[in-house]
Amino acid sequence: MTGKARQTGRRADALSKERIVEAAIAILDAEGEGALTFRTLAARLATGAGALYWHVADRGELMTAAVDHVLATALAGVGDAADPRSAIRAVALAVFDAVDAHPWAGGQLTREPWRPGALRLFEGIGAALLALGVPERARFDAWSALVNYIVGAAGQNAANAVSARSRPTGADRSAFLGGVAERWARLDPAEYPFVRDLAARMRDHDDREQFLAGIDIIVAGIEPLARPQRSPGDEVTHGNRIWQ
Amino acid sequence: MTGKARQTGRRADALSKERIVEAAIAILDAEGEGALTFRTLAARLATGAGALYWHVADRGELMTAAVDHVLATALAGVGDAADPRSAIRAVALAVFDAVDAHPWAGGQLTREPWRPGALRLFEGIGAALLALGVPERARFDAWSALVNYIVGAAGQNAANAVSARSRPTGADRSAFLGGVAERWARLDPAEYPFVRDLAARMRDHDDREQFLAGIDIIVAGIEPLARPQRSPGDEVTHGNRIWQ
DNA sequence: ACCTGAACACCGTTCAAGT
DNA sequence: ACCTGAACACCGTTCAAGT
Repeated sequence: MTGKARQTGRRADALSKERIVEAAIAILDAEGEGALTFRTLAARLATGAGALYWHVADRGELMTAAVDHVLATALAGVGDAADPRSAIRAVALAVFDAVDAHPWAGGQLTREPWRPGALRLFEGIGAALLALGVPERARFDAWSALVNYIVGAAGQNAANAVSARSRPTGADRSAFLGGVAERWARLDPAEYPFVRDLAARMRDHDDREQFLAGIDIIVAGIEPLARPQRSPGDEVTHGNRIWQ
Repeated sequence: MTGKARQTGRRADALSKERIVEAAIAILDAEGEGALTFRTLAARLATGAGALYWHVADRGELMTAAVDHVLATALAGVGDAADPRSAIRAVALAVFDAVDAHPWAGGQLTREPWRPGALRLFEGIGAALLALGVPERARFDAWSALVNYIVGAAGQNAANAVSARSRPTGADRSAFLGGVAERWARLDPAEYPFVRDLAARMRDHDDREQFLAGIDIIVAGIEPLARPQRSPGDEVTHGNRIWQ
């Protein structure tokens, strides 16, 4: 159907990098990173393992392409926000939810920082900081703090799911975190008083809300660096600006 | 020399989990994660591959033990700080520098959150937040934001080094970041205006200082949540507290 | 141009056999 | 109790041969 397909006279079910990446994502989601091999992937696509190498250079390219597909798709769904703070939260949540759904992607979201997915993340946060009125000198640091937190926290969260089992489900992650809380609860209070207290809080906490709370803390830390800024037709009242 | 060695009559150069982990770290540092195999490790220790399995369960345990050794050692070197903000910075920098020296550890610092290294990181940050006067309700979120940032940002930084080459040196990382900046500079300014600007700033920025700037931003975001708190004999004047 | 599938050079891990 | 090293069941990747 595409120009290229017509041009080369390719059958609709012919191999292509897109089809290979999509099949890889299906395997990664269903059975985890360990289950993705060129043999299982080739079997799923009803071809030989070597055929895949005509379309992708190696396993690394397959993985980075899969990661980018997930990230770019998630960020393409982020609509325009009313104000910069909402924009930051929307981008952050899109990344968090994408990694939550595809934990294997968590560790390598920005391994190739020139891919569309990474670029959209970077640009989305940067544009919001511009709109927030963060002056040039502070903007790079603020941007880096937000992006590192978003990517890092989303990745940590995914790692908990992956640690639970190679086939990550919600139940497995709760079980993993429950086990962590149990170990923490048995620590010597003299040596680790804080972590011991943490154990109790682990039970009833929501990862996603805690992730958002972190975003809010960082944005609160950035705001004093910003100049008040008002875009045309912006009626939103910014209640509690720290710099008044 | 140790009680256990005397007890079992072990020779000084006999295998032990400690010796195996140290040899693994040496290989990981020198040649990267890809170079660590049970065969190369066994050869280095002048034994058979199977012998290692008497002391470690599998490759996963070997890696997590190596990661913990690096993290715990780094944090053991952190001295007492004059005030909570310095304590947070000291812990954060210790992690950053450790991961900088051992990039292979970056992605899995908290994969086993009950190991001594992770516990000392968690407790160090938590204790500082207590000293800072962050009330219980906000403490968990503040702690999570800081820990996620520290682990995430240090890991991202390490990933840049690993991406450069399996054998990471400072030169390789600069080269990698230089290549990223070049790609960014060629982006369409209409689509990615912010990232394009970023490219110019990449040249002369210091990863370590930017990491610390992020810590300062997060701490600034936490401070409004805290109650002023004064430890006995604390003469430090806290200049610019936002909550005044 | 694209696909096939056997072959190569590896891995992690196991285990009977040794000391 | 601890070590040896061959063997097993895999991998990613290559490549001559096909269409």
